[in-house]
Amino acid sequence: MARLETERSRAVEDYAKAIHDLAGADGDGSVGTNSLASRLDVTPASVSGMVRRLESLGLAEHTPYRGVRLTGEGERVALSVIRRHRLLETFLAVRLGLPWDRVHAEAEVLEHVLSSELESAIAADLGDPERDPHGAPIPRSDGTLPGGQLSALSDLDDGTVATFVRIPDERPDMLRWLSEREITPGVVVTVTGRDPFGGPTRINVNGTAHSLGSELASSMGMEVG
Amino acid sequence: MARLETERSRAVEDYAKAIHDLAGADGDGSVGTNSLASRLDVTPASVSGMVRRLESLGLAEHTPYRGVRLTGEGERVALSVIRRHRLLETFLAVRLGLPWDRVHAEAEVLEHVLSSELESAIAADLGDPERDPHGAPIPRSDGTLPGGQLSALSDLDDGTVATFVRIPDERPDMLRWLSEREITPGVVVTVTGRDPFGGPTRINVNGTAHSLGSELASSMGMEVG
DNA sequence: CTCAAGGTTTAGGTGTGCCATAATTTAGAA
DNA sequence: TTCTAAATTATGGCACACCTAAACCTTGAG
Repeated sequence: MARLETERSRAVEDYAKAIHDLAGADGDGSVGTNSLASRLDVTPASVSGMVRRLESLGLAEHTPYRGVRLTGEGERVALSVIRRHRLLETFLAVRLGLPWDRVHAEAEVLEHVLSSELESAIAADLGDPERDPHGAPIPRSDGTLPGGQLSALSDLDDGTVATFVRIPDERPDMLRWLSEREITPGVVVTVTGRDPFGGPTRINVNGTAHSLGSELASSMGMEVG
Repeated sequence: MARLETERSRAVEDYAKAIHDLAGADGDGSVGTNSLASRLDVTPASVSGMVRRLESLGLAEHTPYRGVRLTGEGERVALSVIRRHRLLETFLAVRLGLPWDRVHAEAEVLEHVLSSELESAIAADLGDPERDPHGAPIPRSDGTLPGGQLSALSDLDDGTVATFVRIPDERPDMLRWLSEREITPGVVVTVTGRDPFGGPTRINVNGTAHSLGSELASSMGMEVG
């Protein structure tokens, strides 16, 4: 009678989120123990243990030596945590004016504590936003993701007009550099020229010309409309 | 080398808060194990254990068989938790429109997780309020309490005019009942009659007469001016 | 096809946090 | 002084989340 199912603890949610993220990077949804371990900064042995727990909760399926993948339920949990995280980030930045580099750490804690009532209240207060200030999509409560395919700015042809949507939130430096030049998610950009061989991409934003290095240009997610 | 001091956990904060509250009710600041136990809904034995922990953290002093009292540091912790709690209640009610009787439960969780940056941001956003929506005073960050002495409505003499300031936030039922009748913190009340032996208190609010049971009347904090 | 390298899993154990029951001690009133 | 209610210790349990060490698979180079 050893019902060991326990609860959806903080760590469980973090594991689900990590598996979801790493699975997105790979082709299929399978994640190795070691990648999880280094991502979460624990030993592979610990991951084995926790993964068994996720399995017993019905959140993941694990083929030994082959990897973990989230079940439908697990995916739902991961998306729900991500939703709370991004809603919180948006709320803290927009409504409370917290600096962007603080916001991530706060959200990392609060995401595990936020009740669904509060989640809805925050979403409603923000007008059910589709993206956080980095342009990252906020999963809807039904589990669907907003927005279509994005292209890297560096892949766009000369003359293309596109909307700047997203920059990875691991790169606050890029975000800062861009926002100093008033290039923020939402602005419309015209590609005015590209140099080959890793050269800069030239763009026009609100009548101002800019030249963006290849690393930056390939990190910028654009929506071509 | 068994440094057992550990950390300021959720339970530690809750104990500090409970001791503070119960100490306020008594004359001196000393609280018995049993009152704490029933307040926190644990056994007296568990209280003994936790109290030892508070002591080792320097938050309380304990004279066996005599009771616990908070140290200065313990008082500081309690007030800080209460400050976070009441700021959160205010924020949730005022900024997110959560119903009055909901905010207490939410705040009870969030108070243990709120960082001091977020606390300040919330306080600033609300304009450093002195009282929460229940009328309870919000401790300032320096540990002082705003506002003066309140009297229970049930203690006021017939004919007294007073401002309704406060209702305990553990009683959402009372709060709902009162707000349905538009008796909310801030309104001016005239005592029009009192029955002895636990009978009702009759009052007049904005020209409407009400009769309040003794339990309710003794929970309502009034400012006589 | 073999075998070592390296990823993966078990086994066993640590430390924290919080609480319970049962037995004992103490204070204070009769 | 005796007794009782309150408080305390002693002991133990359970959940969580890790770790190290050692055994264990799998794969791919040769």
